[in-house]
Amino acid sequence: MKKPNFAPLSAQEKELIKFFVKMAGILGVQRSVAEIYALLYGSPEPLEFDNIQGRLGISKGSVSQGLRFLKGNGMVESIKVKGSRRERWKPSPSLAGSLVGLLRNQVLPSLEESKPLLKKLVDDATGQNFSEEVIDRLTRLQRWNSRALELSAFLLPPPEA
Amino acid sequence: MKKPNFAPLSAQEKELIKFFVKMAGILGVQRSVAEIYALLYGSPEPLEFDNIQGRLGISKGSVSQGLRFLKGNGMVESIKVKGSRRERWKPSPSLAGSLVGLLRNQVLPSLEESKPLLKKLVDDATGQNFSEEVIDRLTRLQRWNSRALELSAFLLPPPEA
DNA sequence: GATTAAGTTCAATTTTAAATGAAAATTGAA
DNA sequence: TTCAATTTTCATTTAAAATTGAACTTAATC
Repeated sequence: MKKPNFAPLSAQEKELIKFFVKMAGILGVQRSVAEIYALLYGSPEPLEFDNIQGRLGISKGSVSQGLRFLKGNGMVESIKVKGSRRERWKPSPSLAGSLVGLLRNQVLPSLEESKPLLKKLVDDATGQNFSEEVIDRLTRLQRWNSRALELSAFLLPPPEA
Repeated sequence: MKKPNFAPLSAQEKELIKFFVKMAGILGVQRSVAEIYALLYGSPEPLEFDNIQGRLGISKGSVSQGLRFLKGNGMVESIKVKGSRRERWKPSPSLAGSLVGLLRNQVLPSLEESKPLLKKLVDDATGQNFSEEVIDRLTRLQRWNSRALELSAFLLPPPEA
């Protein structure tokens, strides 16, 4: 039952974490996830679970969930070494690709879901005695939704296609 | 001390609200703000403060703050009629323009703030004995930040320029 | 096949963000 | 200038989201 006593974060690491936390805020990603990613991003070699937890000073639960989220969105990769259960984590090579994956998961589902809802709205409005103005607005909304979906498909082609 | 007794939301209005609330979620905008905008968006004529509050069933405080936020981001406009203190609210003509304003205010400040921070990080890393790998990553991060800023400037030229 | 190290889960807790509403401020008609 | 109608402010409350950590699962080693 040793307590490995991890090195405290350097000034640079703290700054890098600050940066990623800020960016994560824009995307609606939680702090702990951003911290984990930042730590890996600034590390020359892959890090182990314990190391991440110890250096950031967050709970095992947060590390576990954070790594799962990051992995699920293609932002980090793990390396297994034979004969050890420990995995070693590093950021995925392409930050661009990572963000694309993240955006896909965050935005696309909502856009897709809204498609039929918007269609119904426009149909109803057209069928009933709605003002020209409102029908026009709703139609434009629908057009936006379609364009956004097309654009997504173009920018972020699904992995398996 | 009359209580005007506003009409309950129609099915269409509820659906439209649902849509805008969902979109707002992506952008990190709060529910009450999205509700207000949706109500105005689906209304053939401009609405008064009381009407918004009554029909949505939210507090005066939320309506006041919500309208301020929306106005501040160029998403709604108010019309004053002489002989009455009440303002009447409607969505700004261009939804595209509105979103642009919103994005500008939400994203640009963070990107700007990060610029010097990133520069310092890259300088420090280059100056000290950091691994090639990490220096490379940080440099790419900086490049991303610059590109994002350039892109913003191109897509969203500042209003006064 | 028992033991232990490594990681996961999720109910409980803590933290953060949003909404409320009473009081204060403001506006414009009279 | 006055004053009631209207809106804003902001301390408090409520609601939502993130984090924790103890119990649990799984896999490697003896």
